Amino acid sequence: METSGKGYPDFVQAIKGVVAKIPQGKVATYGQVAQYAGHIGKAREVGRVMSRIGGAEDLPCHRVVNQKGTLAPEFVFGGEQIQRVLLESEGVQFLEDGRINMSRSLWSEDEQISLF
DNA sequence: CGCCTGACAGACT
DNA sequence: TAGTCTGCCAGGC
Repeated sequence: METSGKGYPDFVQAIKGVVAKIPQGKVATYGQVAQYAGHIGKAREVGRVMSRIGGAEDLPCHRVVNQKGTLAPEFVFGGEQIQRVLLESEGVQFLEDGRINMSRSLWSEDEQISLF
């Protein structure tokens, strides 16, 4: 294997590429992003990359949520309420539970090709 | 160099 | 339906 760490940087770039192409009104889970990035099973690493950029990049991290339809604690990017406002502003539907309507707003890579 | 933590996910009870 | 445990992988101490 490559003595130098070449795989991880590529992994990070792949994730940023996937997240960056999530359309408005849609959300994707960490597992999906990891899968589309070509690294299935690394959902945690996706979240780790997000926390590392902290929104410094052009990545719509508020569109990346977990399978529960919720997002990380407020200290992540400014507050869970911020996420809701941003997503609702983009057309994402929310449930009374304060969670995202996954079945409705969950993004698919194929969808951004066929629809829209 | 080893242990613990973590923006997660999926399966089991 | 909800709560609990394990698996994965990298970073921090």
